[in-house]
Amino acid sequence: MVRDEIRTVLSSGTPGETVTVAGWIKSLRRSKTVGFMHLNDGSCFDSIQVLIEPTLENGDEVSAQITGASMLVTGVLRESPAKGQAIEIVPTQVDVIGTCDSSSPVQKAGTSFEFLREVAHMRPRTNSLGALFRVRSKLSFIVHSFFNERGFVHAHTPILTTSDCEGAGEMFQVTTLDMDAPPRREDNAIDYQKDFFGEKCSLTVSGQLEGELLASSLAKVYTFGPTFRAENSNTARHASEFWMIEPEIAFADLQDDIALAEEFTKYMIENLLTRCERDLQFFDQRIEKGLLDKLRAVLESDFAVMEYTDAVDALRKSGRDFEFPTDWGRSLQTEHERFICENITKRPTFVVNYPKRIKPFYMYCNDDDRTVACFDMLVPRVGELIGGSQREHRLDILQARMLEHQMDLESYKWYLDLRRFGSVPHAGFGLGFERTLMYVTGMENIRDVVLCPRVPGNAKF
RNA sequence: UCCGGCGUAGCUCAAUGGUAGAGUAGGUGACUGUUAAUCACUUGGUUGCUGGUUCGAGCCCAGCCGCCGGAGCCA
Repeated sequence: MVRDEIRTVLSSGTPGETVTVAGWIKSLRRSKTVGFMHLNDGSCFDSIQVLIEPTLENGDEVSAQITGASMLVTGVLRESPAKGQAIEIVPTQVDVIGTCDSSSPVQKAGTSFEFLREVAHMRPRTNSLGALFRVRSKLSFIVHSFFNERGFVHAHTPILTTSDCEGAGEMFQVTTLDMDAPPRREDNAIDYQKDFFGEKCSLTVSGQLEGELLASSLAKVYTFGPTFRAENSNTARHASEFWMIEPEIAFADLQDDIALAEEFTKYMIENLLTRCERDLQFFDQRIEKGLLDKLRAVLESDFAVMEYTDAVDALRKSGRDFEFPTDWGRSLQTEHERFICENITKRPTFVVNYPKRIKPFYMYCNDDDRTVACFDMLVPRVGELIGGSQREHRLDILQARMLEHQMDLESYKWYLDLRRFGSVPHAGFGLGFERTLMYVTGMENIRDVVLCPRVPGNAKF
């Protein structure tokens, strides 16, 4: 089907030009003498206005259509005499491609994100979700651009895995065994040696360890792919399937890592502001008031760096009555994280060097022997957006840490080998793609930034 | 998983234990360079499910199901 994208027509169409557009009706107002149809084809936020005049051959058929019907329109562009749009189409031919039943769940106005989740197959037709999926696609491209421009290698880390990484969470098991009658060992345990891979297998919870693998040869790598958590956590910020971005850099320490995280954050925002201007404008007006100011503020600020120990002191001295305790050695709660960057530093903040006890085994042990070289990047209104660390590259210390965590050294032999054969200081960080998307659009539920969200008890669509 | 809240028309929501309503969408008509158009009329209901209390339950009680918010876990 030969057609002009509405995006192109609206941005560079000139009066007098003949165009053919196809799209879905956003709204149709009609009367005896004149009518207006707004068509949207998803190529941009705005719709194009098509004039419906009584002289139109199949005017009755066209006027009978309702929001949601798909149409093919050929006509001549002209300057619009009314406010609201610069340009409009005076059609010579209008064809109905597909009619729309009035039972369509997506209508002009007045519905909720909760309801739209039940009709996830139709919700990209709405302004909000349409804009969201354009921004999501653009942000994905921007992520790849950032790393590509800096010479990073994109690592396609495995989705099926037999290691449980940091024990980051409950894993989805993958098996080809007959679960009604699985093979048993003598002690009656299921015999996974008979399973497809000869051992127990799951969906990955993180690509980090494999990222470290490739960084130990190619020095600058990143992963960007799906991860899976079988945690029964039912909140607006958790999904069972989500995408993570995890760069890993060799010959690097915590300072290098922090610098990369700040540069990366600003790069994403700067590019979104210029490449998704219209869609972000919508989010600013209708989803989160002040969104654009928030993003510009991040862009213009020098991020603060604060020791965990100093952060705890500052929280305790703030006089604020927190719901959760602020003792040294405890994790920072969301209320603490927000207070730090909203009230203490008043800008995005890296809190660094957390207590060893509350962090995973792979983080680099500092000389004080009680903290590890890691950071959480906190931003106003959300809290943690990025978490990262310098990795422990000293074999003996790493082994000791793994034993503390009761890990089986044998199954991580490959990971330890990276420390045996030319080990180098390296560091990396991770961020959830959906949470980043929520931050830059103001959307408040992760189910509304994923095409077909998977959450406990629900994998429809 | 824990705590709290909510399930009423396609959608968004009202309704002291006493005849189930509005807006919007849909339909019909009028009118208009309209833009979430406007105006008039109009279709539309097993009040989430099961049981209980009561002369009488959308409303009170119990259980279940679903959704939402917060917490924990985390990204």
